[in-house]
Amino acid sequence: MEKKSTRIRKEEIVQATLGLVGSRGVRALTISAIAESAGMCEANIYRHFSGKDGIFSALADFIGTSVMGKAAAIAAGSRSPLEKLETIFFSHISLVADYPGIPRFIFSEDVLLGHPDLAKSLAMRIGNYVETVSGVIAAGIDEGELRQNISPRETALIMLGMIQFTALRQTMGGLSCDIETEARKLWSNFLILIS
Amino acid sequence: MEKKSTRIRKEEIVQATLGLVGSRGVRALTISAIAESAGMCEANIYRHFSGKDGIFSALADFIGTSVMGKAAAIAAGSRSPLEKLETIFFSHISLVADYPGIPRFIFSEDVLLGHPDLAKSLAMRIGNYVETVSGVIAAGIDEGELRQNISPRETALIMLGMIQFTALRQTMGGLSCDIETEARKLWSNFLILIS
DNA sequence: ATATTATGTGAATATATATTCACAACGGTA
DNA sequence: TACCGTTGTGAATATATATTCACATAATAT
Repeated sequence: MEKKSTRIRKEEIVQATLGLVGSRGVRALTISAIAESAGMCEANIYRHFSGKDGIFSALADFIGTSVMGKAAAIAAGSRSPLEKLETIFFSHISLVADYPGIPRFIFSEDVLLGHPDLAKSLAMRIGNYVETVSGVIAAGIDEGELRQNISPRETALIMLGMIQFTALRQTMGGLSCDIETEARKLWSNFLILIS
Repeated sequence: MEKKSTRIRKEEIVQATLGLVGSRGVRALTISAIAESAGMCEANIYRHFSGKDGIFSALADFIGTSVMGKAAAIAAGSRSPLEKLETIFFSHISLVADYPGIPRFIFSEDVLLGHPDLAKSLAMRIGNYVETVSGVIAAGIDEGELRQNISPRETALIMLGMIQFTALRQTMGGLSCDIETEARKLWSNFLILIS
């Protein structure tokens, strides 16, 4: 087999893991399955990671860094608050559609109950996310784009809840149409509620 | 050890399982842990259930029957739609507070991905639940208690999403206050949004 | 009282999974 | 070219878990 640097192999392993969560769930994340999915033998996994916990940390880092920063970037942009909200919402929906493993991993029992340190850092990131969205909503209220008497934080939680619950219903197979269509329906109703 | 009928033992085992999910998650549901929690030896579990799948089915039945029928009962009552909605919301929140194992089990990967038959029946129950709440919301719109232009189904999904996301944040330890207080904040904002 | 059936248990058994180890093969370097 | 560190692997090893089995004991019927 071709030899590659450990940096490359780590990325490959993390990506294989993320794909595996998406297709078969966190429960399928055995070293054996990860190795097969990444196209190498089990022992080689340990050449690049100290063990399963190391892979979990690396995946959490990847998701946290490359994914959850996106909302902050959008929020910092120059569009109107309402446009920002919509962009955040649909960019996260399409992310979930492309990588169902992301919400599954973040909200998995294995992470939340089995890796308290990861859970804590993810909880903090989600807290920041809520604050970011709250800020955009507050700005929308200030600028008169949104209703005056709504609560930014609780409304932000509703928005996140919609995304999370949609991902969950997708896993359940309880989605009548595809996730993007469902998201559009949810959004147009949300828009009526907040404006 | 005292001998009891298999009917009693089954209930004890199911309750022990539900409690265990609440305290330690679905991932802790080993036969060994269930047996210890129910105060009997492992082999005795098999005297009353065919295996782990049997316990899972029984727990899903218990949750489905004794719990998720509650919303329908409230909806069928004689109060105003808005009062019904509020009662449904807070009765489910307090259920989740008392039995954190319920949402954890229903939305667990082990059930959703590992037991497709259970997942299907639970998806159907949740679908009914959404329809029930949608109906109440539609009635509220008709009677002028709620805003005229909101969509019943999508608004019902928001309500469920709030409950589910609150349960999830509780598991994450990301709840600043207790779950009932958090729920009250969410509800008063929701009330502003829909009326 | 005795026989029969239902219930309870410790000790196997089988399997899955994480992890380690001894060795092989490749790539750069002196 | 010969050497050495990095990467790759099949075969152990250890542990956890689900399940079965032979046997014990309580409840119940005859």
